[in-house]
Amino acid sequence: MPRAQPRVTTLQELADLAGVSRATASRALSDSTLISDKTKSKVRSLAQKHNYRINERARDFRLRRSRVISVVFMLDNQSQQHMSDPFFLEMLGGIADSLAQHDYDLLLAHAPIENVEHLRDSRVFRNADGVIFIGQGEQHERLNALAAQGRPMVIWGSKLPDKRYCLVGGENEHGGYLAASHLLKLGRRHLAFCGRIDIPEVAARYRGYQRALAEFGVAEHADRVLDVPFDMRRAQAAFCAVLERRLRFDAAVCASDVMALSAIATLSEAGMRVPEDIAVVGYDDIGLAAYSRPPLTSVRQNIRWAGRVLVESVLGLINGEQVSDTSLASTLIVRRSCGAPPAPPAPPRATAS
Amino acid sequence: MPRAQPRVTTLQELADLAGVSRATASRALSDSTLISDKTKSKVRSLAQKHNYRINERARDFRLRRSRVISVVFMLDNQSQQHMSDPFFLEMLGGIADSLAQHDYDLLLAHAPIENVEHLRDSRVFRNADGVIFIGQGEQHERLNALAAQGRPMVIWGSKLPDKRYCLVGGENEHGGYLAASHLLKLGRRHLAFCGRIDIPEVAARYRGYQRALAEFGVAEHADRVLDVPFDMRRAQAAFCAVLERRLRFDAAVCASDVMALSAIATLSEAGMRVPEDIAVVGYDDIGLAAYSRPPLTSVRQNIRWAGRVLVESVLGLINGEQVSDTSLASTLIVRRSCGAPPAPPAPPRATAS
DNA sequence: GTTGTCCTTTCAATCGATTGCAAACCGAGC
DNA sequence: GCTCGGTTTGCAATCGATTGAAAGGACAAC
Repeated sequence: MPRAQPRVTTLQELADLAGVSRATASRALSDSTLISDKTKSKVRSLAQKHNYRINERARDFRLRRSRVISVVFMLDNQSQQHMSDPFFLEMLGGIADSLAQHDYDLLLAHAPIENVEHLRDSRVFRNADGVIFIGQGEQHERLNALAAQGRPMVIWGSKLPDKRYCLVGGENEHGGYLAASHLLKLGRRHLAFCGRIDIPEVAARYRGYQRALAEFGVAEHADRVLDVPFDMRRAQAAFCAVLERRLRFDAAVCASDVMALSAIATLSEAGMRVPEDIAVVGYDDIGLAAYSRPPLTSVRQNIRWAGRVLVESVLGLINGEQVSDTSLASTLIVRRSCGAPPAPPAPPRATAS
Repeated sequence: MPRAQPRVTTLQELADLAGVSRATASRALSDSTLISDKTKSKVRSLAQKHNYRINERARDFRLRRSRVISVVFMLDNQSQQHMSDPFFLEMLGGIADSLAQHDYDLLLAHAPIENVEHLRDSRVFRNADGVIFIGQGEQHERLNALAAQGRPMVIWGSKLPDKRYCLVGGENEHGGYLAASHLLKLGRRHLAFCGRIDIPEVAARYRGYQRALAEFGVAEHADRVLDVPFDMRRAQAAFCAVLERRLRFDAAVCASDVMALSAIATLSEAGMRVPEDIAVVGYDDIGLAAYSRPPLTSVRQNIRWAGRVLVESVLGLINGEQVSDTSLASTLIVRRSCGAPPAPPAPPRATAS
């Protein structure tokens, strides 16, 4: 390796070295047709030799862009719970990878949010070219208002009437249907649904759940819809409360795997057997689902791919393209927690892509 | 609410409105002593009234800083596994919160890294005022080299000889000791240690484990040190291999909870009872540890506080302060997975502070 | 009226790039 | 030698702020 040169840091220095103006150097590096090949190669080889790296922040400042995308996690405003669901990590990983491929930076915004409209003038928007929201929470209208301002933004969530923002989401209705009909096929007839119906994604899953019940001619009990939050700790409290009510059911569809694992733990602790007495199905198929005892049956969404789609959608918006919504397939991963036959202790499948 | 004014966006516009120069407006907003109170209040009230927000990117460009801290997750170069351990999320949350409090942005760097020295000229360093590394991996020397360049950076990991970078870490030796001595106190005598000793943090835990064995006068079996990676999938493969070797042991200390859960699943699948036949202790006390069946005994590190310390350390370095290393307490959280008496189904404790 | 002092404000350079427009160059044709 | 046309390069403004140095203004003392 040649001795490191004293490192040229500004375009002006590089231009001086090449004996041209700053403007010419700039154009040479960006491959402008205005510049002759001879000059281009001279400037470029000097840049290489002296290890010149453009100051991206200066360029982005001049071009009034940032090459940054904010990722906002909507927090439950009651629990102020920090994202503790492995689902988020998976999602974040997918987004981070895709952004890196497109040479964008990822700014993580992770403040408790009661009102997303406050974000309008915050760093989240000002320091980024676009924003990805993970989850709609209960802020549908406010998201609409933000989108109406023309900010490039994409939301991970579920389709709602009047939606005016760009959406990427799973097939929640179908997922709920898959979960419930699987339990019904196994002969369960007294199902419970666990999740907070106020959240659009959960509501869609619940609709699928209802559809399955109807198809099997099973009556729905209103008291078997359990209002369980995503937050692990409060989920357990909710399940304890259910146990106290001595509610009878033989199967549960949960809105997330963390919730399902929490349910299994609480039910077992109370002396019930899973899946014999109560079968449980989760949602998301987080890595640990396969390693719970019994292994958790779950509805898988391809989160890494979701991350990619979110990124490509928001970049599309930034480029002024017309971007349509995307819906990602959901599939049921059957394990023993719902009474299905035991599976060999194989590693969980690789996520497709 | 008063009708929104047509929003003043630049300092020049604000200055014109106030009938002063740009320089005066700038100083008024930054509370310079050079400006009279009368002028200050005039400029400020106009700024308020017209909803002027400083362009942070322009200011940061001028001041040659970014108010951004990069957070780099060291990935295992074999598995290229994306961070899938909930431990990372917890850490990230802690760091994100602290950075937000200090008005810094968090840039997530999450590329597969074989050689951290490549980062030197990458966006990770160029677009940030400082860098936090999560984990040393096996890159001790390269981290030394980076730190030698004078970049503000802090590493989460374990102390090594020749260390020339700023370090924040848990009491790994003590944690390993706690885990092993707890099992020994319960009467177990045939312990196994699961983890990759090449990783400094794991090595420290192993030293504590050895110390406990020695204190109890229990001989160590070299073949009971199992080289298990952090990655869930490969961990399971490793445990399957161990089972094939028909290795005899009655307790296991695992280097992470994910690893422990994976071990429990694999062992149960093979017909062993946990904790009766084999007791297991994990590390990190991730949220799900309390909800596994049986609930997992684990060594807790206060990750959120670790995040805060990491942030304050790197900001200290940025401000040119002398920053010393920090070591964070580890405590054992006893649950039933190691044969301890059953605990009531209470929610897991809140993290302190 | 002039000068000196102190307090306040403005001027203008600067951070490191991009880009519209004008200028310089170069060879060809007359 | 002069002009024309096309290619290549340079000038200078610009993005939106900060800041050292100079200027301006008010007031008192001489």
